[in-house]
This record gives sequence, C-alpha cells and structure tokens, in this order.
Amino acid sequence: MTGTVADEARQVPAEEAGFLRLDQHVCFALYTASGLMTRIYRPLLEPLGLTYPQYLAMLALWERSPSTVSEVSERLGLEPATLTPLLKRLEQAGLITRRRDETDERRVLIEPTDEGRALREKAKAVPRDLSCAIGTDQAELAELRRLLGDFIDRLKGATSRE
Amino acid sequence: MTGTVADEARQVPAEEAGFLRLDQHVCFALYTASGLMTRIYRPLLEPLGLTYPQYLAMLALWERSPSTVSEVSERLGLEPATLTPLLKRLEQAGLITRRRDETDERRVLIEPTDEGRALREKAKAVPRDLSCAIGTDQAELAELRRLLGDFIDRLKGATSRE
DNA sequence: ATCTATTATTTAGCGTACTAAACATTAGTG
DNA sequence: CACTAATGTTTAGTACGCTAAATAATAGAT
Repeated sequence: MTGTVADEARQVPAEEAGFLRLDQHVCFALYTASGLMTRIYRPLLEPLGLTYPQYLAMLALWERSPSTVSEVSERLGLEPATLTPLLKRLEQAGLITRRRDETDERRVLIEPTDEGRALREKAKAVPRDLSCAIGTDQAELAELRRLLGDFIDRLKGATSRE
Repeated sequence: MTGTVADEARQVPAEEAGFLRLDQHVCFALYTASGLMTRIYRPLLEPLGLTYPQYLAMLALWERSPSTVSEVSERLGLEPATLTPLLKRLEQAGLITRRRDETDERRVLIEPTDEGRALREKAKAVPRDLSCAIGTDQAELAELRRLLGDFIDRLKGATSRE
C-alpha cells in the first residue's frame, strides 16, 4: 500500500534538518486538528443548514445582539471582508437581519430573526453529539483548552507587534 | 471561568446555556489558533513566494519525493481535489514538476525542481524566525504538541467511523 | 480479450479567508 | 460650514478547501 516510512532517507540528510520536518511543526498539528474538527462538525451542522463558520457567527450573535459587523469580526477573529458575504448568506437563509444603525449610519447591526433564535434550541444538540462522537476525556479537553488559550494570547501578541 | 459576565444578559439566560458559549468550544480555540498561525507565517513565507499550505506541501516533498498526489494528500490531510490546483501553482512557479508515472499511468508523480530544492535552504530561516517572533517556551510547546497529537488521533477515529 | 470493479486524478460549483482599495458616513478643525 | 481625518463597510481579486461527479487507467474474472 503506502510502503510506509521505512525508507525515509529518500531525500533528507536528517542530521541538520530535523526542524524542517512536518511533524515538528506545531502549526501543522493545529492546522490538522482544526481541519478535522470542521470535518466532524459538518454532518452535525448540516441539519441546521449551517456551515461551521456560520455556526460560530450564530454562537456569537446568540450571546450578544445586535452586534455590528466589526464586533462579530473582532469576536471571531475574521476580517470584515470575510464576514460580509457570510452574513449575507445567513440573511438570505432568514436567520439574521442586517440594518444600518440609525444613530450612526456607518454601522450595520446584525441580529437573529425569530427563526434564527429558534435555531438555538436545535443547536443545543450539537455539542452533545460532538463530544459523543469524539468520546473525549473532560480533563484532557480542559488542559488542551488552557494551553491553547495561553498560546493564542502569545500569537496575538506576535501579530499585533509585527 | 465565565470571566466578563458584566453585561452578558443582553441575550442569554445563562442558566442552561453554558455549553453553547463560544469560549467553551475547543474547536473555536483550534480554529482561532490555526488562523493566527497562518497569519503569522504569511510575512515569513512571502519572501519565499509561498502561501502557508504551499509551504506545507513543499515540506512534505522535501522529506519524500517523488510522491503521488494521493501521498501528499494523505500526508497533509487535504483532498486531492484541493491539492491539484495548489500543485499546479507550484509547478507554474517552477518549484515542482508533475508527470505521469510511466509504470502506472493512473498516478501523477510530484517532485521538486532544482529551484524547489534550493528553496529549502532559504526555508530553514522560517522556523527560527517564527519561534523568535512568538517567543515560546519549548516545554510548553512540546506539551501542546503532545496533547494535539492525542486529540488528532481521537478526531481521526471519529471521522473514519462516521 | 472484454467486462467490471477499483484506483487515481481532475473538473465543477460552493463557501470561506485574506489583502488592498473603494466607498460612505461621521467627527474634529479652522 | 467646508475640509480633513478617522471609522466602518463593501468590492475586487487571489488562494484555499470541501463534496460530487466526470474522466482515465489498471487489475481481475470470465
């Protein structure tokens, strides 16, 4: 089948190159984990009619609305230019409304519709189904969340300074 | 740790809803960390003329080549349909070659060109610059990588069973 | 040898995700 | 009360990333 990795020296000298190995990259582990995560969410979100980023946006809006595009952008760490088409699709689906703030017409206020709010009830099944699907140890999850939180803070520092 | 609950009641009852909070989602932490990571890589990879996924592909090919599209796909956890256009761009840039395997013409073999191999020398600066940029504790990084590895294994199990 | 099933790659269509630049509104200054 | 600067949103253009379906070649069984 794959022939596995027994003959790894097909290309790499290996004495100096350890740090260019894919497996050494934490970023690759994050990239992989994140991709797998959205892949697992897909079938769980499909009955809600949401993609994974759309689900995140609805989570943010269920917690706090109305919100401006900028607020949602800040919360999710996505550029406004990324959110605008996503929000338009949610509006198209009848889950949110977008309207100019009358007191400051630069802003666009985003708010779930009744239908959008009702969806929240169905969404409650998602975290349950998920933790059931991946059968995860709560303590390990908490530890992972803590480490990721610290790491994210560090990354944010690096992006803002650069 | 609810943290900033000051005005949280704009929308959420909060008694039952803890598990729908954005901050409770490990997937969101992964999503955020992964996004920040590629954002930090961007300026480091720009002088190499690579995007972040292209960098991952080159790492895989520097370790082992020639590889088929499927092998790279398997290694990176990306669908062949995602890789084909990415590889075409790398070919366009003169960094790799794509040719049919003459012994099995179903396969396409991918291999770095001389220029692609030469790029590896310049790439050595990237992990250094990165760890410098985010100034991270090695022990903490190793712990994060270990936890992520376990988590990824669990996720892979979940996707294959579904 | 031909038919079928399998494997491998590509195409088509949708939905993020980014940067840079355009556009619109507001706020501050003379 | 124009003028400029700042703020907020959208558009344009490029590059992932997925699923489903189309295409192509091989391997196995009659």
